[in-house]
Amino acid sequence: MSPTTTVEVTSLRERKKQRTREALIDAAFELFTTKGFEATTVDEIAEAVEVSSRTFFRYFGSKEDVATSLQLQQFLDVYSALDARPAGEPVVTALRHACVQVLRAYEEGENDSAQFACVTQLVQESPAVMARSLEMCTEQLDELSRRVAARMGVDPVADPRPKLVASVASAALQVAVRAWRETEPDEKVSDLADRAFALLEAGINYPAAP
Amino acid sequence: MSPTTTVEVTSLRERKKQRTREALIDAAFELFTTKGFEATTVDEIAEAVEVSSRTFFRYFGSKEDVATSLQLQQFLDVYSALDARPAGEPVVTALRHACVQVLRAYEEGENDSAQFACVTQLVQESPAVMARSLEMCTEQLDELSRRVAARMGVDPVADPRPKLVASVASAALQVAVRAWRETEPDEKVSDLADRAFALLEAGINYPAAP
DNA sequence: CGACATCTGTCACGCACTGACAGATTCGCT
DNA sequence: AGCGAATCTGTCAGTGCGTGACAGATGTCG
Repeated sequence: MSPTTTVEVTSLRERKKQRTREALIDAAFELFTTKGFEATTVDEIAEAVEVSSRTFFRYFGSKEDVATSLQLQQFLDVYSALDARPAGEPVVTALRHACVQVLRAYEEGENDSAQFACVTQLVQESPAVMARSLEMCTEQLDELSRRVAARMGVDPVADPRPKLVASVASAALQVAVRAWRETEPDEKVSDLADRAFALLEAGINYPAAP
Repeated sequence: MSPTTTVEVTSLRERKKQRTREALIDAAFELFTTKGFEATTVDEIAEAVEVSSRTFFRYFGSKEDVATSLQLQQFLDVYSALDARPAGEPVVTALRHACVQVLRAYEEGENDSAQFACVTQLVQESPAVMARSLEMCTEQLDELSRRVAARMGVDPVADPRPKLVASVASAALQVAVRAWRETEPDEKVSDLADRAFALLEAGINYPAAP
């Protein structure tokens, strides 16, 4: 799952930082699920890990950032999955398989699937988390469009098509997630995403009603 | 521009409220452009209109809401423009013309075009405004997808295609705006939006580089 | 004019977030 | 091991956003 051959030579300091970071995330999600996002204060999260609230803000820029940290990781996973797709695949098709693949991995519980399920709950519950999540997605669109441009073999700034593809793919994913938690809670997100991308591939300029 | 035949019988109280609301918006944009969004406090905006800051929050839910109030109005304008499109037009084509039409109207300065130009500046400058703007767009997607569904003559909740179309169209618009303020400041947003929608109509599953 | 609804200012408060400083911890080097 | 340098952390003080509660001002209607 992490084929990047980063040397594991983490110093003591690095390991400590990583542990407190994970502890903060765990404590935060624990509190968010029990009391809700708004009702949870940063002080409470910090106390649960026995650090000062000042330290919390040295790890996360805001309370919302804890909630969206997992989503950010998913974006990074999609980048890896996209690189692994065969080079000849059309862009939307490659994006489709990369996204579905990552979502299935999370659904299988290879990573903490409890928090994975919790995130959509948080986005739905709290407008602040929703806003931060959307902002983060927009930030990642630059990177994603660069990779799409590389696949197409075009200039990522001059040609608007990679940006359009990245943005549209992200939109399709958001639709899938929203549909999942609103109208189709029984379906898996990966299946809904797969269908959404299939519609994209087929073209979306539907005729008006007769 | 406002063909809705609402009777102009506004009471004194209504008119006063409308005036303070507009005064707050004007003062806010004035301060935002001179000092920047972050550096402007709600107290300053309120003082400029000679009301208490408490009153400010009775008109706007947050400081960001003032900045995005104009964008919200643009969404409403698009709804009207969409209703005016011929019924037989395919959905993306209808959306394309509706959006371009509204954008051109703002560029022509039929409404306050100074604030119109300022908004994209604010979104770019302040992450908080960006986040709120994206959130507002997502809120409006429900309404937009309902109208797309009506055009297609399908059920807006059971059929995922209207939601997909609305979301994708919104994404295309965002790409156009981003490209405008980043790489093509000489082009008009309406033209860039027109081109983005043209790409959508043509399909976007581009082949990989040979 | 008087009863009523609505709007507004003042006060008090909680919480998110930040800069500055000092003490503790770790690192790199001898 | 020991020492100086770099980094991390807690404490403190402060700013600004946003909200409930209450009282007074203002508009509304008979």
